[in-house]
Amino acid sequence: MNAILRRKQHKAELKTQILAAAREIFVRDGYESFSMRKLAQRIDYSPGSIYLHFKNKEELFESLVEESFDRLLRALNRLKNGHAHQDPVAKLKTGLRAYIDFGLRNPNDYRFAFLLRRPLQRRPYKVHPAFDVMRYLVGRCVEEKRFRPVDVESTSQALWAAIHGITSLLIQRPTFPWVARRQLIDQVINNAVDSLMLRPDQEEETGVSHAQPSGV
Amino acid sequence: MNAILRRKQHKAELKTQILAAAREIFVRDGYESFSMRKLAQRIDYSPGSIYLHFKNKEELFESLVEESFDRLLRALNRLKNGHAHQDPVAKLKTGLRAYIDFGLRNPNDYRFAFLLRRPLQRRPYKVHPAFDVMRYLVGRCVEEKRFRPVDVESTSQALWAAIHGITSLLIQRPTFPWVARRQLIDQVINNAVDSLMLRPDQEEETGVSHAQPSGV
Amino acid sequence: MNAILRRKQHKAELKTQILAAAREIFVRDGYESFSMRKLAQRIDYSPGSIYLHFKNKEELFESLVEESFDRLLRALNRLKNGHAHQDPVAKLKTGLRAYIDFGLRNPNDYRFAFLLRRPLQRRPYKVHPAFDVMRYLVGRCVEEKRFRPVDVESTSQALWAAIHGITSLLIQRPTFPWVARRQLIDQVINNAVDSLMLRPDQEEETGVSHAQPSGV
Amino acid sequence: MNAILRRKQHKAELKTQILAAAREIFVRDGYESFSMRKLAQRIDYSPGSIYLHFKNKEELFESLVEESFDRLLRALNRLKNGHAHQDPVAKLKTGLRAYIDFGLRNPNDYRFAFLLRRPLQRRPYKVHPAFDVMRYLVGRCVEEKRFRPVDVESTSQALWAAIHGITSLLIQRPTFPWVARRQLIDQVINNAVDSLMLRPDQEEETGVSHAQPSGV
DNA sequence: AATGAATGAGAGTTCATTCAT
DNA sequence: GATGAATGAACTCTCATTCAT
Repeated sequence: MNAILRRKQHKAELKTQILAAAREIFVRDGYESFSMRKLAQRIDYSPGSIYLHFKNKEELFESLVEESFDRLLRALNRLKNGHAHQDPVAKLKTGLRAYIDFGLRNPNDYRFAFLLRRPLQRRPYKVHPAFDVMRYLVGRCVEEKRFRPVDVESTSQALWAAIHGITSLLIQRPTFPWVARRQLIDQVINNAVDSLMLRPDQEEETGVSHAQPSGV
Repeated sequence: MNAILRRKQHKAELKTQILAAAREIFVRDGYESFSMRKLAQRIDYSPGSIYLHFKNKEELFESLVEESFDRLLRALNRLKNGHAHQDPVAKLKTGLRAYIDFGLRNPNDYRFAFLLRRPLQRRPYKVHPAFDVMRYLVGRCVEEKRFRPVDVESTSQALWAAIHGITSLLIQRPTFPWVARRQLIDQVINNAVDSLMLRPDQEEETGVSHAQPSGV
Repeated sequence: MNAILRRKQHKAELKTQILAAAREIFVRDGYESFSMRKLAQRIDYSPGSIYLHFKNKEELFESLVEESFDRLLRALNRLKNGHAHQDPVAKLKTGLRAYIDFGLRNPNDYRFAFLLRRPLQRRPYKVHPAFDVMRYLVGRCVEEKRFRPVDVESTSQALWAAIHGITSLLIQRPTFPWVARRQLIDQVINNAVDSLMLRPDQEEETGVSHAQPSGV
Repeated sequence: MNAILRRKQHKAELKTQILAAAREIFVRDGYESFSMRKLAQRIDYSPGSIYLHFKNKEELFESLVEESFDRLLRALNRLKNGHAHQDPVAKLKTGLRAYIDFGLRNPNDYRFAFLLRRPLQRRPYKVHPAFDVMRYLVGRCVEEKRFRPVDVESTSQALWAAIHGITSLLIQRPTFPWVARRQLIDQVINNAVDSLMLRPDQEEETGVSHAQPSGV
């Protein structure tokens, strides 16, 4: 009885170990020079053993992507629940900052989720759950009249663009002479969010705006 | 003499042809399944011939990246000179839009320049020339007091993040349910730029700001 | 006691089941792409379990061949006993036809017995029992003076050649534009047998003939 | 100039050498345990080199089959032209004997052509050219009234069955206690042919017969 | 009796690269 | 300048088989 359990646990641990090693190699050597053999050697098993846990290279890679997405999603969901006392704009900014921070603290996860390989046609829905958090936070800002009556969807997408931009650049261009990281991130977030805010002299505005107040 | 010249020209043409074919294969089949043999076959030369023009696969790939960077740079430089009559903010926005448009119209170039593979440690300077245009345009806005007295460098970087974000997402996630592309791009740009603008009631502000007016 | 019996029976049943599944895979996918793993999967047992019943792949295969031989033999033996009323020539022809029919109705058995793989050096005796029926039937024809006094052994072998030829060709060349199958089989049999028959004007002939009456 | 020619010749020779080695391995070890690597080792080249001459294992195997068919065909065609003085029945018997002899003298060729692997669905026409010789020879016997007016097609097929039967059995069952080979072959041929012959007392028969004179 | 895990060997194939010609 | 031949190394993946449990 116990033996079976132990075996199951051992198997799960091994799978985890494989995933970890694979992730490391993928990131260190790039997708193109990852190989099942290298992986096997790294974990001190025969190449065939990997196939006891993953159907093939593709499935192994997909598992890594999935894992990374899940971690990002979980990080964001933690946000949605906490910070109950904050006002919605602050909460949104906290969320955006959390997204970026997740990427910078877990660059490998971010790489797998967004950068490593052009995503396959199938499984596009995977982005949605993470994106729903964003929609929710933006929606709250509009509902509570902290934002101009902007379109929630397009605003969410624009904000995503901004934070994805800074996250991916900082990860992929580490040698660029960036200004202080904290300052840069704040600026990206403030730039993107502040222009959405309802200011006293605009309070009477109505109708949905696409956040294009400037006539320029 | 003439013969030598002709030969030189032929060589250059062949090199161009190789690069074009390589680019096509890289983009169509992905980096992973590009091979020197396929390339040779495509241009109807022997595999060995390619090595007369490129030391190895790596160098060939680098040439493609370089080429794409140059095209982006040239597209941006054209901007710097034109549009003399526009006010600096409009000019900046035009520039940002041009960057995005270049990426969307030449996704392969953009991929090579920024997305396809993590850049090598060497050659970090390559981003600079393109980035100088941005600094220049932002600088003009500050000088002419259309922007608050923000830090030019950090602002330029923040703007770059925004436009890189939307460009890369649109290229790499074509199946995501984006809102209308034009509208989305406008929103990204306006979001990022508008909050930088000096508004009548802020004109007296002094000192360099990092564009963090919001107390949030 | 009973338990032991039950267990023994279970074991035998399982062995039968393995053989059946193996036969199916061998025939459907060809010898080359049969594998112990596929077999195990098919019968919902672990690969190791097969080795409790067969020493290795080779022995498993041999068992299939044996089985098929036995079935052929049994089919032929049924003949020897029946048809008591027929005259020996008719009986022989019935036997030859039965052999061919067995092959065509059980092409898999025939394949295993004769076609699938060159037989191993050992176990040559295996052909004999089946072949004895043939010798017996030919012998009767000679004894009862329906055949010229031909050599029973060489005649039997020649007849076997003829019926093996048509059987294997029909099995292995199904796309060849054969004439009507029944007609073809009859012709092969009649061609082979009729020239052996003693005709009224030859009745006085003596001595063993190798069935080579023609001077050509 | 000369160099190019020499190279071409060398390439052709190498291809021949590969085919010869492959044939040997295929026959010695059986189709299932032939491997490109074994072949490479045998000819003292790298595995990759084989692929300079054959697209893949399948194509290599098909080349061998083709080669063997061609040799058989050529052997039979030589017959058609010679032996002008013989009467048609003798000529037919010579042809049948030649077919068998070819198989026994070139068992590997015969194996490739007919025995080694169940033929692919495509390329069924391949049997025809060889078979045409048979039709021609049988046709002559009928035309010249040496045979009863049998159906040429079905008779040819029946004869083919007989000679294929003895050829393949002698090749694949070398350990069977055959009677003297020459005697056995003669008996198969005579058995099959003699019953087709027109005998003086049958000369008045008309209409096409399927060679089933016996009422048995 | 049966299993799950593991392995070593090996399969076919493709690759970047070299080099004599 | 260009080639064709060649290679050694690598690839993904499957195999028959073993053995502790």
